[in-house]
Amino acid sequence: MAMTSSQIRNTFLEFFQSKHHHIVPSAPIVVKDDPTLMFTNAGMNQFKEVFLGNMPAKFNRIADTQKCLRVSGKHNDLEEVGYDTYHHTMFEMLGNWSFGDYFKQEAIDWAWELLVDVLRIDKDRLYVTVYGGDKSDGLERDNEAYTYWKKHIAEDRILFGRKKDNFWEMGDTGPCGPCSEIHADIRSESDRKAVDGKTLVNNDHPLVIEIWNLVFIEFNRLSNGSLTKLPAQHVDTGMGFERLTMVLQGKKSNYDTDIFQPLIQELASLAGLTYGADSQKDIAMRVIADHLRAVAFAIADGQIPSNNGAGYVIRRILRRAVRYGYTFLGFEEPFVYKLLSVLSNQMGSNFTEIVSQYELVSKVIFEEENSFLRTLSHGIRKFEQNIKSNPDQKIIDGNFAFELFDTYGFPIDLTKLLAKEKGLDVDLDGFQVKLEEQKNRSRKAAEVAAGDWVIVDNKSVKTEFVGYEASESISKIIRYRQVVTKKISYFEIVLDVTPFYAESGGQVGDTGVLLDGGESIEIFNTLKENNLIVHLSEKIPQNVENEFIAKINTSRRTKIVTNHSATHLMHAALRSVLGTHVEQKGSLVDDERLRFDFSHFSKLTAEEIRKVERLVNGKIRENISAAIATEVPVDKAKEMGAMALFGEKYGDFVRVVSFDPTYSIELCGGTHAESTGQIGSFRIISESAIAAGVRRIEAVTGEFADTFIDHQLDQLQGVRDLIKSAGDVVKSTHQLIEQNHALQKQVEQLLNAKALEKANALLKTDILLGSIRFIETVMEEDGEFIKNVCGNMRSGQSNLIVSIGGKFEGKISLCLMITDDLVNLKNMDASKLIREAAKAILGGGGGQKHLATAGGKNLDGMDQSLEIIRKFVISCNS
RNA sequence: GGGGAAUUAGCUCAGUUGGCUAGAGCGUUUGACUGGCAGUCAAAAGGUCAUCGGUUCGAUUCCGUUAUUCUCCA
Repeated sequence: MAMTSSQIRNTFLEFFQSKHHHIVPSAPIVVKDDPTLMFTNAGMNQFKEVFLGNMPAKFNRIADTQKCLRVSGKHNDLEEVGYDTYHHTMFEMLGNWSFGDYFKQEAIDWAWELLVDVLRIDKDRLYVTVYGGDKSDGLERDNEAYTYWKKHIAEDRILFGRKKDNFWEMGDTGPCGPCSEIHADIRSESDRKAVDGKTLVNNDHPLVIEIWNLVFIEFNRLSNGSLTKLPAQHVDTGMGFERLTMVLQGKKSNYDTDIFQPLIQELASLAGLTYGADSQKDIAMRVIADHLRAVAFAIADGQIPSNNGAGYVIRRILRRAVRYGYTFLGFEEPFVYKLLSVLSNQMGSNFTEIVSQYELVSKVIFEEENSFLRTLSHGIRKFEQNIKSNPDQKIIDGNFAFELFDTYGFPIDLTKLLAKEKGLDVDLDGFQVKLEEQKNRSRKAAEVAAGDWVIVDNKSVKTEFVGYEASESISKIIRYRQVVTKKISYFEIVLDVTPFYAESGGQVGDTGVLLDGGESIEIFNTLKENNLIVHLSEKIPQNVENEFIAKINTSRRTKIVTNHSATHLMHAALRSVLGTHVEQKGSLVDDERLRFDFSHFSKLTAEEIRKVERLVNGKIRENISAAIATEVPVDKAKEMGAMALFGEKYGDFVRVVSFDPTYSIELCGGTHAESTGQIGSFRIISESAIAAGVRRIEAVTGEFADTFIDHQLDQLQGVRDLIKSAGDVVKSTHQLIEQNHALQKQVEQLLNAKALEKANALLKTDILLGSIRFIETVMEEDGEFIKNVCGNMRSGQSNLIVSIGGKFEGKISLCLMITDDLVNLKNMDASKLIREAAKAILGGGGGQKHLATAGGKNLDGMDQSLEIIRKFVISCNS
């Protein structure tokens, strides 16, 4: 009996626990505070700061399983997922780490012990690779690792690999080092006899696969490409959980393991199909099973689908799933969300967020599916219109295919499919050309070039933040670098001590100055980058080695602080008014306002908004002092009832901010007012939806709240003055609108009646010009009215031409009506004729053949215009 | 952050060299048929053509502004 996936996961963790590793929870799959990364894409992400030397390690030995998401990159492309047996968007990475503790020997010994002795993988099916060295880097092959491997495995199963496979780098610059991979050959006996497994290692064979990568971090790569030795050596390993499970469960595909099968089976039954019967449908089911996992975990960690950034990636993944379901499995209604219960049952015990966020995740997926199905039907309609208006085309224009894709979100492969059904081709080259153009445009707009850090003082590694208490400090520059984007060029400066708060947790970064004697350098923003506080300025001080006074803009900070505290009060108020399902999904606090996104499933009523405002303003008047506790163990903080956020990464010690521990208590690193009275007052200025199940509130405090109220009252007073009502303004305004509406109708009706009456009267004045009945008149009316009169004389009449001139407010208008029979039989054209006539009034005109209007400003020309028409009618008789 | 589009009745949408008194389907209301429901037929109500400005004799239509939404790329 093979182990279940969850037993395998536990075995891994228990094994490393027995080797004195500290087991930590998975970091959120959505990355915050790192501009270079949207999602956690490897197990080491949450330790990046340690490797970079920005933060000391809390433990020397750590192991965990990490939720990861990959949609693009050298090893993966979203469009490939589902077609083979082993590519995924979301996967788990099992890993063990040493931070300056054990190195190659233990890492290798334990990896072998776990795989062979504990998990009992047949060692005849294992191969290992070792770094073979590289001349351009001046590195020899990794003989050390080779020596340790020789103890466990036959020498002919140890392969030397190139830089591409066996030298790991975090990025273009930064920590790196050689690595050793363990590969497993799970082919059948006969296949193994026919072809030697070692020739297939690292050759993209689906059954000879890398399962574990042991990275030995010992160098740092500089931006000039050279390597320097790191002061301490680290181990960073990653083992693909899904692959390991496949090997241990004796399957040939990750999708056949008990990680994916429950999802696939549920999907098959929803679709009324059998998995394994049709390869195209199987692909679709794999795609959907994989993508559901990715989307569900991302949403549970707080990432709502949206139209840019990380949210856009999630949207694309979900839409790909819907697309496959729609095209290959016949789903025309939302279906992906129905699989969530299976996933929750499967993974909920290890990843509790999927259970606690269940309702939100389900709702968001459902709505997103719905909106995409709408997009699809738009696209199909657009496509059919194109086919209709180009009946002769053999090839769908690439520009049109791109327009469908770019503007209407209609996937290119669906365009291909629809075209095929009609026996048409699609100009894919033309499509690609347009797509490339767009990519280049975007890339150009987003280019950022960061220079190397210039180290000024390497004594201190980490910045000391003193901004909770102080607004200025005596500081030295540790390091700085220049960053060039398309629009601006600026410097990033790191200080040893700083009062500047770096943007995080929704609170914006501080602004201020660096002072050195007479020199003042303006800091326009402060950001956090890999846990480093980075001050942004357009200039760099002349003497970077001097001591500076670092001083924040305190009046701005005060406003930020009160808004942040108000956010906490409002968060608690929302939970009290709406219920405890309210959870923060996003927050922005600056000096002008606060914005707060939270889970809630319906629009707030006016009463609810008023209740929240009253509650918050009440707490402001109570003038509650802020109680801030630092270095609180995270478990204790949660015991105290502090609100923690899903998808937020917390250390072992946290900062707890409370305003009356029975009212508001939150884990928060931000800056706060000393007491709630400083907030002054609080007003909600808008409430809206930003996604299914997520609402957004914007609010103002202090003087901004006063201004807001003043403005509202001024407007109200303005309306009162206008309608001269001291009583119920809403009622009187409503009445006014109703009245206006009724009057409008009445005027319209009266004008119509008047026009009809005029028309009837005029009809009696017809004269015969030759054989044609002709009416000509002049009236003091505007163009709209005389047109109406003419229109009324058309129906039921024959052999009639009406010519009316109108004078109104210094403008001349003409209208000419020719009955349908004359138009048809004598080929008359009122539009052409009136254009001729309008020349006399220095204007233009036109219309249809039977009714045309013209206008001009030459009052003296009207008679002449009418004469032209009259003469034309006479000429028709001859 | 950079492009492309959309906004017309309660809802889903038509509306081309600028010019019919701006339409359809569904929904709503009323009436007829039926013992009632469902249904069928007939009729009616319902529009600032998102907003503000420009061009024009005339703008739902062309140009620009603002707002909102969709969408692709990064």
